[in-house]
Amino acid sequence: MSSFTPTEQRLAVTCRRQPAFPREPAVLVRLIKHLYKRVHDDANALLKPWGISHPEYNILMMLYGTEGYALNPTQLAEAAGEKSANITRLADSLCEKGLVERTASDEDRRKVSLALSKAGLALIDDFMPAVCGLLERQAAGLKPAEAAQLERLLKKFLDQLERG
Amino acid sequence: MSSFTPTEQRLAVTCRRQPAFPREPAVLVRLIKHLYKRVHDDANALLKPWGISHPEYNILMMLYGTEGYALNPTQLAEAAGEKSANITRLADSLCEKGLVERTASDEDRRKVSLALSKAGLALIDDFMPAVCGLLERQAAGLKPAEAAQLERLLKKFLDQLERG
DNA sequence: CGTTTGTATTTCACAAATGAAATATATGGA
DNA sequence: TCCATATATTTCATTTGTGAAATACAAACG
Repeated sequence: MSSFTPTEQRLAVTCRRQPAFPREPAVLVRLIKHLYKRVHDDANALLKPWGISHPEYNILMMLYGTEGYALNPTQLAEAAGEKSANITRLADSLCEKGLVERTASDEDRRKVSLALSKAGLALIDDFMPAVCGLLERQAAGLKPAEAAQLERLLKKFLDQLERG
Repeated sequence: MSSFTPTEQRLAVTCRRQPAFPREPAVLVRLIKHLYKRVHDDANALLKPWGISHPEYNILMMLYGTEGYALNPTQLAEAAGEKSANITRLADSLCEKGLVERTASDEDRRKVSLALSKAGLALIDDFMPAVCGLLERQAAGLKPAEAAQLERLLKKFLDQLERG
């Protein structure tokens, strides 16, 4: 029995008490929250031996997934889903650890470049097998077609959220 | 063009660089994060006029969805997807605002009951139309069959996460 | 040019969340 | 009864995340 069952039951009671309450959207939003918490906690636990948090991992991986291994804070905020003030803090922490290098841009002196360091790249290579293992276990319950369908529907959901 | 596109492109580059990196699970996990952030921010903004945050709203609604309008912290933690230490803090805040009442249990003196107050109920009635509106807009892009399918797949995903 | 407007990033004070330890109570034997 | 173990909640120090203001530069326009 899923940890979600009690939540779902309480939404059912809410629907009874508030006929205008739209069950389906409410269930989806709660599921997203439960999933996010779980994914976040699991990733934090997995990454602990490497001394980084899940948000820090996300930053490193967004740099890793970029030609040139460098982005500026604004791009990073969008790619990693963080606010820019938080990017500053996370980048500070990653720089202190020597995983990221911060350099001022020449063409536009307002901009800053955050680049993966040698040590950052090495760290990624090091934790990659464990991360791949986790990701595979996480989606192991979904058949490929189901995962593709889920991806499609989540994107549609996100589009709608961003539309207004 | 969705805010997710840059993230997705970077995952594609990562797949090229790390052949073992499983694209589909990684995309799903990122989508969940982006969706959660968005939902969380929108809910916080909507609820601001009523002086409560999204997590506080979740607590109130879980109590509302319970026969007797009362739960103890452990149940609340599970239903709302929060850690128990955080429930203490959120309950403190809601008690201070007079929306929740904390009473010790008689049968088991370790337990505590958190119950919706009169004012809490009234507040829910007050913000309910706005919340229903938000929920409906959020899922407006999904046809009923799609929403149902999405619910089914998210539950399957969550089950797998909780399995290990 | 000089001035306005806009963009990029950081700072700072504060709010939110967490892990681990502490406290209090229950429960089930020996 | 006494003790060991388990459960429920809170405390506390610390980490994480935020909005709003501040800073610094760029770009457009008269």
